[in-house]
Amino acid sequence: MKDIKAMWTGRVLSVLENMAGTAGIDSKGFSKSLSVGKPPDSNMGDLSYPLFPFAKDFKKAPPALAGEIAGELGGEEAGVSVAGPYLNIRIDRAAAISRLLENIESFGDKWGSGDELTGRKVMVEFSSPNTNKPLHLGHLRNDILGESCARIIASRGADVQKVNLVNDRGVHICKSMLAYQKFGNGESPESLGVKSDRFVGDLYVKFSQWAKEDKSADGQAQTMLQAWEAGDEEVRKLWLTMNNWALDGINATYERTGVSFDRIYRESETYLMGKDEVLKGLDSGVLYKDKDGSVRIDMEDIGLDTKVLLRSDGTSVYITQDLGTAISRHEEWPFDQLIYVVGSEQEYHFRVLFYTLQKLGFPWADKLRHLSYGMVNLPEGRMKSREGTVVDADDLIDRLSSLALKEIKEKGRENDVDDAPATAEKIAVAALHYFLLQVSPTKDMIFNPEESLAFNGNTGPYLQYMVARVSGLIAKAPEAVRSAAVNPALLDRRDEWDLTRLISEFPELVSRAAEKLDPSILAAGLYEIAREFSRYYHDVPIAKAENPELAASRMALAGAVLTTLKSGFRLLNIPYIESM
RNA sequence: GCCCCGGUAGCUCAGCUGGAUAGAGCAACUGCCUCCUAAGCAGUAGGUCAGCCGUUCGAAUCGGCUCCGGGGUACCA
Repeated sequence: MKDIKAMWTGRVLSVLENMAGTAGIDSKGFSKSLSVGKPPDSNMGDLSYPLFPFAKDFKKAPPALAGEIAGELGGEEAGVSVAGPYLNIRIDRAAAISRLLENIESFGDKWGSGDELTGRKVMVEFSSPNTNKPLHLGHLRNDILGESCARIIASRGADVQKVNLVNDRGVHICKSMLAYQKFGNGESPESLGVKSDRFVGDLYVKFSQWAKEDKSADGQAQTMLQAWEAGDEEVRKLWLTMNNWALDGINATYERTGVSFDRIYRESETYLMGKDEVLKGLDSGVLYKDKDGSVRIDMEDIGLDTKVLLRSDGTSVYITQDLGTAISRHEEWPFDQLIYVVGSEQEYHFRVLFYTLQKLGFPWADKLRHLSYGMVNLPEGRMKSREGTVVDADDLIDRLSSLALKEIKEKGRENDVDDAPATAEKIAVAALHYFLLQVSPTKDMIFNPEESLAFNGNTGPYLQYMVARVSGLIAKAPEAVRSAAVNPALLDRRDEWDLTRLISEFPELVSRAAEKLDPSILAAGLYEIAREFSRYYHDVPIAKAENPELAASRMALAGAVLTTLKSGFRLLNIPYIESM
């Protein structure tokens, strides 16, 4: 599709330039002014060239220009038509359909992939949970964005490493530990039958309640942190136990949602990194020691204030560690890009981090990128852990899953699906992921619990439903249709052409999503294909077409739809189900 | 105060490298299951694209100002 577009643009441009030549008009800026669009309706053609920009040069009205160019290009017979000031091109459809079917055949599952990122090493950091509580809705957005971007980039050829920096140390971790010592009664997740990360999270909540009554609580947590840093055996032992509880639970949630990592970093192992680098920067004069004793960077160059990189007591702050980990990651695996999937509230942090690395003389500092995404809010406003409005990840998926199961039963489809509970779970994950990916990453979004539980309309389950229908269609195709020859020329309906176009453009869509790190582009594209197919499926007999040849040809198109949707599902981490 | 992001239908969101009547879904109303899965399809209704000014043949899209909302501006992460 892309090459056809380029070919036509070239032809239109050269006609314009020739016309300018004979009229003695300067055509230098022409290639810049010539833009390609799409007519509002595919009946009008497939490419459109507005001619307004050339009216002044030629001293002719755009429609007249369009007429002249159309004549030069061969007119209606060549697929060139004039609609007012627009020159519309209708491309050779039978040939395009034919080529699409061949392409789909040869790409198979890899339809949508490409190679413009081949040879690039890209590290994607996302999730970054704390080991004092279970994952919540905010993490789910982060996880699916990271996972999906990683898959999209990989499909365009990049060598991708997904990494997770687990925040497993600090005062907040000590708080749940302290609560366990005080109120845990020696219980365990097993003894209470509670998911292990929830068990730890409940203790964290317990601490907060206790701290409200007892002013010494925070001090005690601080003391425990010191003991932890000093390597106190007992504290370390408890820490290990509770961290494992938290991580086991968190991993179970990752497994549920299909999120995975190639490498896990733990802050307990990295939190001392970076200090040396800061001291080196101090020696070289890039950084300075403030009169209060802290080591700082001055960011006046970029219109920012100063930032502390080492406390006056010589200890590290969060950013010190980030400096260190970035440096060691680049040493271990010299990436061409490192993408941090982190909420927009940390934009300032990353500006400082990137600037500091650049000042410290690391030439790869410009390869760092913060994929900043908006917050997930509730209709009533921000989620607040203190008010208990934080939406727990497992709870949410549980609710979605049981609703989906109810739906399967109500529709009497229990016997048609493989395994009803498993199918329900896949529907739940699809609903969730699609809901979160639909919105542009940069934007804040509102999570309305009721609406998000819907399975109708523009939702993940709708997409799954279309896939299930095509799967069924193909699985049930009679032998006569299977063995009949495919003839692309028979696919001459307008809806067939519209589908062809959408499917043909899919690889370009993936490419754009990769470039912009925006899976919502893909989500929108998949919905469009599903909707177009749904209409087609409703209006046109496919397997039951009037003759086997036509049926086979339509089946081939349906197969192309299936391949495309399945491929898109993988990229968006939406589970595929054959029957629902 | 300063910096960043947003303001499009009642609600949730697309569209924003300027181009032909601004699109979906939900909610409302109306039709369609002897016909490949009705988690579907079709239709009706719903919009000063926050406001003003500017650039342009042409602005939801670009620029400026104003208003409203969110985030940030820690020796927290």
